[in-house]
Amino acid sequence: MGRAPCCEKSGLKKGPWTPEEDDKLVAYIKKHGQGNWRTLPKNAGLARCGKSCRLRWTNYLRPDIKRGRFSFEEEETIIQLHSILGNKWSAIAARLPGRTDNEIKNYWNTHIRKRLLRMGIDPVTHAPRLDLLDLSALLKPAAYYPTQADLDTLRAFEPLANYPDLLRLAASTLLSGSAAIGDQQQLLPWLLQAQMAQAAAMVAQPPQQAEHNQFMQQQQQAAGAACQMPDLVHASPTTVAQQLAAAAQQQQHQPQDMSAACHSMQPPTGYVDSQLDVPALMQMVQQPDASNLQQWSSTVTSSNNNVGSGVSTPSSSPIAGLNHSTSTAATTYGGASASSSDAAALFNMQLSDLLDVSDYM
DNA sequence: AAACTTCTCAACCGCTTGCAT
DNA sequence: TATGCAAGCGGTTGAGAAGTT
Repeated sequence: MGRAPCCEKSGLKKGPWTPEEDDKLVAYIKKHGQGNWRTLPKNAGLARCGKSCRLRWTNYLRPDIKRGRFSFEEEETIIQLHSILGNKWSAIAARLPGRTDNEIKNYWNTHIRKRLLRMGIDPVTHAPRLDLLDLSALLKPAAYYPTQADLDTLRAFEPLANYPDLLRLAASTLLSGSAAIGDQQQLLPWLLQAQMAQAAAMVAQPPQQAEHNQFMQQQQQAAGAACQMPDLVHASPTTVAQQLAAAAQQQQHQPQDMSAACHSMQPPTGYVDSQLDVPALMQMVQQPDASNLQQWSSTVTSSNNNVGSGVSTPSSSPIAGLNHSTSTAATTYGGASASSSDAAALFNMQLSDLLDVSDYM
């Protein structure tokens, strides 16, 4: 493998492209196709190196490039893919029709990365930043050598995978920092496992999808086959942050004034942002009978009016693959049980927190 | 209004990969 | 197998825009 020759030659122009240069490049490629990039500039009458022409075409002039703001689904997809692929921008771009790797990379560095940091999420590991939690507690020996009790706790959360809305709330609760430290410790490992299962399902997709809709459909099918895991772990806090920021702008607030924006928003399209009572949830999932969870989730699902894509109904999506490492072991749920009437108390519905995602579509 | 700071993103740089010889 | 070249990739830069003081 030899070193690529430097394409810089005297007389070759660098820097921003002029409209005239763009026209020449587009006209030539429309007529002759892309062909050999090294010879293209000369044939097209451009004083540019082939590399510069290729970059200009692939990142800017290509007719199938989608320009403008990234949609909520696109942003969500980027975050999820980045959590498993890392900075493989071209691989991520292959799953986002119309978007270039350069554009995704820029968007990540200028928007998503900063937002994740503000939300307390490490943009590299996609895990909640440990420096924001109680390190001494998280790093206890049991975190490395889990006891049987720890494993039982994790297994107790498996039923949650059937209930996307509960998962969303759990993630939101954890990442917003509203949960107590003890609750965070219990939610964190389960959410990370859920994230890994979902990301694995996405990576299993064929990298070349002609149609975005087809990709999204297959993504949902694969995710369903794995564990019916929704797009929640990252989506929820990000979405909430976006919505609050937009609402803040609409209300002429400073963007940082999130709480004020939140409470001043008008109820729009039926999205119910709920608060999760983690201890009560812990108690609930320890029941052998998941009927209370179903009742819960159906309540939230119907109220949420199908926010976001890929949220499936619990009854049609039995858990299949979450926690493969533990699913073969006999799962026992012990401990206290809660009556169905407790379910209503688990959510503190706040109509003032109603959010509209249409701004991001 | 001006000066300064921060943000955005197109474009570049240099390295890696894949293929032909 | 070694070499040369083209293309692709990810990190970085810097000019202009936007925001702040």
